[in-house]
Amino acid sequence: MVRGIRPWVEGRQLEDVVRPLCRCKPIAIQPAFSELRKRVQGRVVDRVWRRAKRIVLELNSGDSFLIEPRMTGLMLVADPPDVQHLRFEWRLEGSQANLWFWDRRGLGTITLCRPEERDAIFSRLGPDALEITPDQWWARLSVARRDIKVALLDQKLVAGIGNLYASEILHLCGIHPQTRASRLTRARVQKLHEMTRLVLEEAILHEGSTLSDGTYRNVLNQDGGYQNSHRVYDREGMTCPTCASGTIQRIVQAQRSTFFCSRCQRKR
DNA sequence: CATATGTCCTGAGAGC
DNA sequence: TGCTCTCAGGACATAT
Repeated sequence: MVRGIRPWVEGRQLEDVVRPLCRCKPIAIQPAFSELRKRVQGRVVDRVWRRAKRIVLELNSGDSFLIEPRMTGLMLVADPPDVQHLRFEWRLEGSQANLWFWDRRGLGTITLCRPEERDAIFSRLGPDALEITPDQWWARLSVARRDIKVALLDQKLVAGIGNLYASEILHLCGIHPQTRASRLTRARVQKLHEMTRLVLEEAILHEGSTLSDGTYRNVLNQDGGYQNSHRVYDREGMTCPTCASGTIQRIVQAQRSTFFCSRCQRKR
């Protein structure tokens, strides 16, 4: 999302922000919209970046928009999938397209924060999944008593891995999702480090995964492509593409679906 | 402190 | 067709 919106947004002046009329319950915006609007009108978006799964629009006033898309939130610079779930608009001076936040379920959040507030929020997150070192992985996992799959979703342990990718990563590692994190060997933690990078980088390259509900789109409202590379996610009952003999299983851990191959990912 | 659970919200698809 | 139920790329408050 950040790579997609950057060329349209970075260096541009923010003419105004708008909350589109929407029949659904409004998403969480902080501070109150009128105050937020006063603080950002006329400012320039200096930098667009991200920390884990959160998007940052940094303004020349020092304030930052912090956007959390959560499950169904999208950043868009093109026509949205539908208009009734448009939640927020940034009107940019001299830009062909404005920037939109679209969110079907409405669990996403938009926060305008000062540098200290932003740092405080980010300091609660663990190391980024693409930057964490094998030693950091080891230090954190060797003291975690939960199932490895559940630990991977804890953003203060490591930040940036979501439910779908947790299953994909563990499958490539040959690790059973119900393995207690602290029982992983050093070799398996090393493998986890490598496969996390592989899966996330590949997924980013293919612009994400558009699942059967079609919700996820890139910033131009086009399908992602990584769903074609899924080996286990949402493939219950299908044959494992790695061993070509195991069947993909679905279990629930911490109220969330996990998919794995019972042959490649033995419990031990 | 670490870990477990319910909750926020809308819509799609399954089963009856 | 229409109803009910379950499930969904997430994170947080609250309880244990």
